[in-house]
Amino acid sequence: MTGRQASPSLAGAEDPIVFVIDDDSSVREALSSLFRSVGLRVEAFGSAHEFLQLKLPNVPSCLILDIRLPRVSGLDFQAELAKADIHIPVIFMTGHGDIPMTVRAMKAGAVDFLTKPFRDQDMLDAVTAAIERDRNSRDEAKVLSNLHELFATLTPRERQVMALVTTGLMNKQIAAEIGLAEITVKIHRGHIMRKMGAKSLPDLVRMAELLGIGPASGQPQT
Amino acid sequence: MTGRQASPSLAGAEDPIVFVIDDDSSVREALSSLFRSVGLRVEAFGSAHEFLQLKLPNVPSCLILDIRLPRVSGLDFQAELAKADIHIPVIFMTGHGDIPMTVRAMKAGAVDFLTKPFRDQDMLDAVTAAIERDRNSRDEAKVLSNLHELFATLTPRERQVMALVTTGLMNKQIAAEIGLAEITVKIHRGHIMRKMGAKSLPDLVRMAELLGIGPASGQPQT
DNA sequence: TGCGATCCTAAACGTCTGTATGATCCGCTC
DNA sequence: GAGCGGATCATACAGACGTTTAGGATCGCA
Repeated sequence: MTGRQASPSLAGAEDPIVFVIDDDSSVREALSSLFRSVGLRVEAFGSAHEFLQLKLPNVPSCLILDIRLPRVSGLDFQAELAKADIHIPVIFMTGHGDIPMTVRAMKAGAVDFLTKPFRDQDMLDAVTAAIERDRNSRDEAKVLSNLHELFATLTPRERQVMALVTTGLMNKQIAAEIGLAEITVKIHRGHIMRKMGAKSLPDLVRMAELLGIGPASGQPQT
Repeated sequence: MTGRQASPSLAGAEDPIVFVIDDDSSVREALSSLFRSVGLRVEAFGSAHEFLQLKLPNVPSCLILDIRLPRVSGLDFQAELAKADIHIPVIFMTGHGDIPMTVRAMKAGAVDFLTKPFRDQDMLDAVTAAIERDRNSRDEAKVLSNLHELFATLTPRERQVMALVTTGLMNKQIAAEIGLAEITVKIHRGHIMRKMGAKSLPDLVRMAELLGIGPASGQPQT
């Protein structure tokens, strides 16, 4: 039970959140104070483990990590997150980091890498950029997820036909390709358009592009 | 030395090239030797200015920069290249760089940032990655350039119709939209397909996507 | 065993597309 | 002024598309 309920009046679930992981409580407090002063929600943790206990809310957010965490290093934790398919923009801070560390972090997609002591404004700028990046990737992910949801309602046959349709083949060619009557392809095609919510063929083509549907990288068919 | 013609038999213009800029001739020679030992073409320069005199060949390549160049810093030079629309993967090396420099370089798209002394293998790995990245972006650029060439042969009216067609509108809707007879739209449409070399509507739609063509609501660029 | 989902097909009809053929008009260039 | 590319439109026709109506077949599951 997370007994936190700061603003009961507002839904609040749409506001960005900044997560902070640092074993130094004074750092946590300083950062929390900084972010709250600009109206950002903050959740601070003393270790990576504590952070992982949390169920991440579906709002734009970012993670501020000290390179030197209690058990695992910040870099390793960043890699862990990626492996666990947890995508959140990371901002590193360090008191005594080196260049190879920095390179590794940035290559792994870190938004920024700040050296202590840093200026408050630099941190805020980094957080703003990170939140914005997360907002965009969440938007994209949502669109994609909706598409996948629709695509999941297609039967195997319909998916197969969709791939061929969006390739540009005519109904009769598709029919010949998979050994059906042309009329049957038309029926499937109609179902596909309705289920996917496509208002036109170009619409469907763009959906297929986003879904990564092609003749080669499609679904293995029976 | 422009008199280089190592392999007269082969065209050679397809081989990747590594450009090196360092004011220390011993570094230039060491790197040149290293890269040649693995079969890479190398061109070394003592200053950024010299490098800019060169007309860059259209082959996969990358640029190795010392952060501390004679006049401008490596970072500034990287920014200059971007501003001059010269896109080439950059690998930095430095004897005494700091973290902010590293962050700036990586944010600006550097492939790697090596601290001297570095292991030969690390440099070779970075160069391999950089060349590969450049190869990919050149491939994409070529496809896009070919498309733009085709698109340039369209008349203004045809471009307008193409935008509407790929949006998913029917001929009669397009006709109403721009005040034409449906038959005229069909004619334009036929010309578009022929000029663009599209074998099907999905084909044309994908071209339009790459070209960033939409009804003023295309892809946000830059 | 019956129901529903999936898959297949046919006939029919209306709409949309694509491509001719032929023609007029405009603006520009040689 | 003749020629040319661009744009426009009409008529006509063949082919492609999409939907409806009306079946029949298989399979898994309640």
